[in-house]
Amino acid sequence: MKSELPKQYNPREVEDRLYEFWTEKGYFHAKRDSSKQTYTIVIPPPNITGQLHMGHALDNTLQDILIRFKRMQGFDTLWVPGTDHASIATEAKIVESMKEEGLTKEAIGREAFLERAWDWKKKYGGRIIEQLKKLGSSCDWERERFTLDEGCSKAVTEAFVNLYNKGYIYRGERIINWCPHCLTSISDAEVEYEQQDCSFWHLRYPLSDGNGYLELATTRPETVLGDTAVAVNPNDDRYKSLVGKTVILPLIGRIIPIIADEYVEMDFGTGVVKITPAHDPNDFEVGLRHNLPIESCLTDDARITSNYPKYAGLDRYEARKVIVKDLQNEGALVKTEAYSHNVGTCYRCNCTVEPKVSKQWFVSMKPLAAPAIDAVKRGDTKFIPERFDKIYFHWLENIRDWCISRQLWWGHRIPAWHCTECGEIIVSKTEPSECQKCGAAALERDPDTLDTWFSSALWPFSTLGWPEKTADLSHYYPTSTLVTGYDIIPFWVMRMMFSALEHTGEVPFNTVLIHGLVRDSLGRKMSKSLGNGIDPLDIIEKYGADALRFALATGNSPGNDMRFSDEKIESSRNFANKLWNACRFILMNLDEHEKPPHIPDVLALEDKWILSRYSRLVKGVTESLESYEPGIAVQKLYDFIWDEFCDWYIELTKVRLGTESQSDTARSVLIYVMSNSLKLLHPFMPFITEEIWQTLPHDGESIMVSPWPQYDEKLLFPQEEKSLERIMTAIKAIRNRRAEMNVSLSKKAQFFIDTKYSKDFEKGAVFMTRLAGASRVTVGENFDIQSAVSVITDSAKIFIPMGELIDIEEEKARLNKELLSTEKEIEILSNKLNNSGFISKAPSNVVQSQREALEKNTAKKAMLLESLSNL
RNA sequence: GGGAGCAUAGCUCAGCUGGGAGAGCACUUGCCUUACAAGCAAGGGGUCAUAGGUUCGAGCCCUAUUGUUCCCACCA
Repeated sequence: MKSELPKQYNPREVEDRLYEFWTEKGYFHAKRDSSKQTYTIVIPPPNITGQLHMGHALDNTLQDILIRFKRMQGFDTLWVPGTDHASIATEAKIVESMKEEGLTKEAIGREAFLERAWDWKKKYGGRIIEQLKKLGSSCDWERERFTLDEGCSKAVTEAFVNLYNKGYIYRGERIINWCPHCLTSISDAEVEYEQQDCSFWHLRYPLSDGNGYLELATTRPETVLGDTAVAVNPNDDRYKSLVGKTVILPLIGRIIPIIADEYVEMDFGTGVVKITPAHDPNDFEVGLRHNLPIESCLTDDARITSNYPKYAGLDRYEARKVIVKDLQNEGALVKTEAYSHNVGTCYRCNCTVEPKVSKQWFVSMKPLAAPAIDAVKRGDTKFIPERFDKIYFHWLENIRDWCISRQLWWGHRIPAWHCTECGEIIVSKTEPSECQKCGAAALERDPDTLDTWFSSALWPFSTLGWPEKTADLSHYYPTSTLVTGYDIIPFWVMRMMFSALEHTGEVPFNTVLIHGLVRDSLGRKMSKSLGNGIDPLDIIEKYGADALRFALATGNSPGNDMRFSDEKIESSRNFANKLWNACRFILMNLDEHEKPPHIPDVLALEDKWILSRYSRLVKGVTESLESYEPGIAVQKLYDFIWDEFCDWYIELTKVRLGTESQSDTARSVLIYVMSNSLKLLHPFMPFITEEIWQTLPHDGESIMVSPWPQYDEKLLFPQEEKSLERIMTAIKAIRNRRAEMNVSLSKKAQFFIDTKYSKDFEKGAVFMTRLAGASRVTVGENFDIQSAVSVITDSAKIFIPMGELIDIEEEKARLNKELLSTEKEIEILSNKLNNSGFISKAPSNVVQSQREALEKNTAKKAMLLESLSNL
């Protein structure tokens, strides 16, 4: 068998072909095998509007690593894929596209709008799914779900009605966050705060009795129109006497009271606050306490209402300018200061949110939060890293009621009907025919839809068939691991937790693996506005999906952000290429009837060494993956494959591959270690490992369904590991000497190795020719050689006569230098070993290793002295 | 105001339960040694932020300090 493979691995040639092969074979499909333990992951459903970005790439790479690992370990694995209808984002897209046609939502009506939305979904909703496939994700595509499909919608209705019947869902008039751009309410979690520069306008409101003014400061002068009181602190001596009196609202002339409330900070501003219950959450609370009227002055799109004809229709910011000017003209403006404060913005459109009093549906969170807190405290669900439970607890312990109604059409419509006769509200899984209170048939369905996150909260069980008692649900639920970023904990993780506990009585998953953000090479968040986003599809196209996955897994520890750079992806690509070439080397040496991977009966020293190192790798990689440390696992694989297997073992086999008698053994071990290492690497680099594995002799039809390598103590050869390490140390020392003396490896020289110190070199001598540039190796004792370079390690003394190249003085100096450092080492070690505290308290294996180190250095010192005296 | 993370080689970061400071990239030197120049060999470079403490022993544990990033709260 001769290798005709190209020198460089070309991922584009193999990836799509292999993905198709896996799909056709049905390897991704979970078969509900009751003889196996289950391992289930539900995908964080990407938005149908979304395009694959680095965050998705990381999230899905991690999930695929886990699922492929568990699948090979013999679990009945299920990875449920799907997408999220993303109510606000999608609706915005549809509205945008209609705008081009000169149409509006209202103009075409709800039904026609939804038809367009579904068309859009059919056309673009599958885009991100195709992108996930490019990445190699081994999801069970036969179980693909959509938050707005029939089953998930049924689950939403069921959940809503359950919560309503228990009294956990209510409708009420409250102050909520309103996005004037998306024209809908949003929840507290959907508001992002950002520091913004602004002005602080000092205004004065005249007292009604004509005795002067009250001065106050505001960042929102346009809401003067909605003021229904001014407030001072009850303990503020400056204003105590004024409480109960009234002031005249500038511009409007309305008489409003001066009230006292603890909410006012005495030492901030002037200690006087204008109260606008309709447009500020704190003021709203104050208004409730003091029974103040709610005077709204802004429309849904944040313009001044028609109640104020002079300003009517002005946008809030234009109104601000005009009103400040009018206040100034009226003499009500005292001064303007520069200021900076936090402004709430919509997490979808980035527009400044407007607090607004409005009738909405809410979920009472207190009773639902408690069991969710307990479940994590009990350890039923564990966060990795653990510290993220703090974020989780903090949110749940300080939670306010969840506003779940949205003034949108794309989403799950609230299953509530209003009786137009008596006003009764009927919540029902099916459409009621008449009012249960007054019997009238005049029922209108509530126009609002539910927060997208309401359906996502049910995702781990709605995708498995809940509320039906399906076979999938009983078999695969609760799921095993949820993989997501820390930024999603309050939106999603928390809500899945309380929803699952409420509706299924169980936690939705046992482990939450948290990862960080993928940042650019300068550590900045990737964003559209900065234009610093890296498109994973470009990376796949250029370097291959394996290289991308490998780069994302390497050096990434749970919960921490990572930077993505060209160097990282290049070094991953180079690693893939290294594998490829190792495979080419093996193939070149195979004959046509090579047997599948097996361990031959008779093994050479270096075979035992690599098998032993390989077994430790199996143990290490398995343990790292089981403890959710893919970053550590991948590092171990990289080091083993590159350093130990390629740089050493392959080089060592070249000695035997040229010979007739021993090449069989070498080939078998090469195949065995290579193909099993490929298995360990498969979860990280699925494509190239499959491609190579298929090329090598193998059992079975695909690496992805082959059994995960088992750690086998019988393959541990600690003595041989040590022996070969001694040989390697000697080879490195010789190379080092050659480099120092500027004698290249191609310049062969005769070696005399003194075996007095270690018998290992009787076997190791053969490697010296190829790896250290020996022309001939003589092993023996007590050589009497004049004028030779001596290379000394802790177990070997090697003479290399190099005639004219040797400078006795330099040689002496070098040996003396080495002697000095050896003596220093001996001193440190003996101090340690003479310390009774160390001897009595340190574990015996540590003491032992220090003793061995001392022995080695002592031997080395003896050799050095001997060589020096010979010179 | 509350909470969390990070600070290790020039750069980016590992370092898993405390036991002789690591990788990639960059840099220097020498190699086309027929698997791989996307490579091979050798090398330089770190008072592990600072100050204390615990310990026979600290990059790792504890306390404080400094710098930095993030989350939450929101004093108009």
